[in-house]
Amino acid sequence: MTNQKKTYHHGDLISSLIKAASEILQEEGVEGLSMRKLADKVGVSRTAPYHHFKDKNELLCAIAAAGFKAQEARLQTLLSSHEESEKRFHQYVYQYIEFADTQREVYDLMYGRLIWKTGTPTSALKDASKQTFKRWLDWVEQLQEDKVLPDNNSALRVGQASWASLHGLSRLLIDGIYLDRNDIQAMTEQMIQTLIRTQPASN
Amino acid sequence: MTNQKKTYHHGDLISSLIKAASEILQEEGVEGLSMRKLADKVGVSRTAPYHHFKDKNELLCAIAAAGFKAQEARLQTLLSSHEESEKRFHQYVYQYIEFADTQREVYDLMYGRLIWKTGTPTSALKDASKQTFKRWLDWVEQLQEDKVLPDNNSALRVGQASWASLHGLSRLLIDGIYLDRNDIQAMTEQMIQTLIRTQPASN
DNA sequence: TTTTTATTTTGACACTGTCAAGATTAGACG
DNA sequence: CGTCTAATCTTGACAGTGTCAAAATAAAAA
Repeated sequence: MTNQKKTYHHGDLISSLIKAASEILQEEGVEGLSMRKLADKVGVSRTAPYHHFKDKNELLCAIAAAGFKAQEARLQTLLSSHEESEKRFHQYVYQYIEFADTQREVYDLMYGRLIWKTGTPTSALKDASKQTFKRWLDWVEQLQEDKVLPDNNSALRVGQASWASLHGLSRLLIDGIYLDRNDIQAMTEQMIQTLIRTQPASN
Repeated sequence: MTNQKKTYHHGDLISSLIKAASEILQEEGVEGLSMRKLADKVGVSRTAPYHHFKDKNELLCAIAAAGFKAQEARLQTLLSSHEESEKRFHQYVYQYIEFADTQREVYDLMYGRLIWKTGTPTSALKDASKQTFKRWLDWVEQLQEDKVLPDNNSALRVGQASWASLHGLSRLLIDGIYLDRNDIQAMTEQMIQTLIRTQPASN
């Protein structure tokens, strides 16, 4: 108990838990996030969280789902700007990488094996991720019409492939394989060149 | 002790450990690989492995390093074929994805956060990964000369960016985000189209 | 054969997720 | 107001983890 008004009944543990968990996550990474430490931080006994989240897995899913909501909101904000289409795409790529960079641990939960492979994604999480991806695909379709992204294939394929590329870049950054900021920046720029339909000086 | 001739001195624990660890890895994933279970499988006491590997981390690094060697050997084999340059690149991409797919857990160790971020990569591992990457870059240079990969940027940048793309695809497959084989296949094909210099029907 | 060195083991510690059973309290109903 | 019920939280316990220190064993060197 790291000090807290002891009232037996906490009030709203659920949101307190998510908040505290997010903090630990940001500061110490997912390795530093244990249910016991979390409970202690909130000022509650070890097993109290288990009455609000069936599992540690479920807690993580909740955080990840919130991450998808945040990511989607960011996209919507960008889409409501009156920028040129290609420039917006440019901005999106940087925004995507920046999100992954600043919210590393959340990003890892959203797209990492811990939940999707080792654990079991909540149906709420699945829905959130699907919706975010759908919003992306809708935009890809438009980007194809605007001749920004290639239209040699369906929006789904182009959307999948280009997203996979962004994801790969994000992972290299997140997982500590590329730590050099300059490299990431230059790699991002190069990737944009590759993704965008208009190739510079072909032939 | 899962049965084994008990001779107190094992003979060559080191390689036995790596072999057994690789098996557990393939069958149960890294989550199922504990030092104690490993020791038991080899027929030795809990802490015996610690006289050959300082850490669990070091054990994992050894496996990862072997993975890099294997990956590099595969590349060399491919490069010794007398195929057309573009076709070889095509083959490489499929080979890369296939490697990640069939050796999921090893791939995850090689490029995952467990070692590179959470843990600390052995200098031997660092060397192995650097060398593998260098071999890739050398080939990229040649691919640029052959007009297969774009030459709008240095071999380093083009190599980094295109590798990041492949990595992203691999991760989606490995981490259980895309389970559908057909999707991966089609995504791979689309990605190749994007990576390769000659854009189909531009303008 | 004795001594040194290389291996391996037993004991211990602090930590993890989570289950079962009991304690405490808030809110609903009279 | 008092009583009952349902929600909420706690204590105890178990099996599992990585890894350190000290003791036991065996092989190699003298």
